[in-house]
Amino acid sequence: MDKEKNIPQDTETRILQAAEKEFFEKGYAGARTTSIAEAAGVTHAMLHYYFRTKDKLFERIVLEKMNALGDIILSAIGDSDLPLEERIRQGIERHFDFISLNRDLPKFIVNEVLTRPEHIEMMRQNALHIVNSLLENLQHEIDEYAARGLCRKIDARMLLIDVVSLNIFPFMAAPIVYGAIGNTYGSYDEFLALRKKENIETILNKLKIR
Amino acid sequence: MDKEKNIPQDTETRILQAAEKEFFEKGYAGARTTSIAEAAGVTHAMLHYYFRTKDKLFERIVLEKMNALGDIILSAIGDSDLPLEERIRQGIERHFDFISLNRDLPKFIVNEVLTRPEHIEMMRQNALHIVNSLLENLQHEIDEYAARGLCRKIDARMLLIDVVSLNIFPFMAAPIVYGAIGNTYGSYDEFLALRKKENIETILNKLKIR
DNA sequence: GTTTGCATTAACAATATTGTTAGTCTTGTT
DNA sequence: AACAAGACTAACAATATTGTTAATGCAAAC
Repeated sequence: MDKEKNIPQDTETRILQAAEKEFFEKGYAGARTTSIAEAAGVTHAMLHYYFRTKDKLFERIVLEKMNALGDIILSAIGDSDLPLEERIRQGIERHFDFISLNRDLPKFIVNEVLTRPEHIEMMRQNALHIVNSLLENLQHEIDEYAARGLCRKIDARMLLIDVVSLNIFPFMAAPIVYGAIGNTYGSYDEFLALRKKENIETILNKLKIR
Repeated sequence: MDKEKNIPQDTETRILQAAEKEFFEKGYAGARTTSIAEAAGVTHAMLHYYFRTKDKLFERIVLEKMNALGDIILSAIGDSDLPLEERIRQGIERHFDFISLNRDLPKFIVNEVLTRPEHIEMMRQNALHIVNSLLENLQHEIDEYAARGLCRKIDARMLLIDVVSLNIFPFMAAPIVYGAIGNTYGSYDEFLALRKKENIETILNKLKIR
């Protein structure tokens, strides 16, 4: 039988899982390698045995998360054979759902990645061309629709910033957004469902011709 | 004559200024009391002489920033004798400008305040009733306009979340937002000016009847 | 069974970091 | 000038934190 519910991995994996939790919760500076080792159920010497330094362990976590980030960008591009409105709706939804499943990731990126020049550069090289091709493609499609009088001629880059802002910020500021406003809508999950709809509407509204 | 350009305050003030900078840049965990003292140009014993502990110094900064936060909420309420659209436009603009002048504040709030239950509670007691009266008032006005067929009947609470999200997030993620997208608009300031316009339009669009 | 290589441990080391303390300096008051 | 009070300093103390090392266990290969 399984020794425990869900944590019977090898030592390295257990350290990585504990490290991710600690780094996400407390940031690099606040994280303690001893706490990570304790949470992983190993002596703290083991942590150094496997990862040498706190810094290298941290880099490992950052790398993992960068890849996750690549996935979401790709998935949010959406099926390009759908009608524009449907495609955008799907992209927003996928992005929202991804954030919803990785609620601490944005904060981690903003605090621990965007404050380190090397990491910003890494992100740029990893993600920029994907974003650019998404934007180019999307802008082209918007322009076509606009030419046929089916939507307003809006700026895809601004649209992307809108989507990311609307989807991410409420999660980053969840304690105060939900605590001060969201709770009047019922449970947190109910609020999130409404919020997702709202964001989709807000964006699609920008496309529609008045 | 002045001894230096702009930093000839008394010791306490210099420590506070250096502390704000350090806490904003590195967070509580990453901040070093010795660095703060050094930046303030005093021995680190002075820091303890004036503020006893790192924690008390930090609380002092948090308190200051809470008050600043109260101001922005109040100013963003806007003049209630303006037409609805004008009032909302003004509110968004004031909020955007405030964030623009306090670019590190949102990150500080999200990371250092919203992660501490006592501080969340403090914020709630400080700001919640102001937000609620703003929301009540705004919703009432929207409903009146909607009844006269002048705008859509939208939810003021959702609108508020939209505004805050759109205005704040690009500043929090500035290194990547501007680095990957914004720079195609020219200087950072030019990008910000466009972004402000864009946010106002996005929000007002939700009000307009199609 | 011995050897070999890796995983693991306990103890130690080095340094960083916060905080204290006893005494000195300065300034204004009598 | 003597005094008093607060500002300030240098040195010290205590602890936390990261990282190392030498010894041990253990399982597979020979």
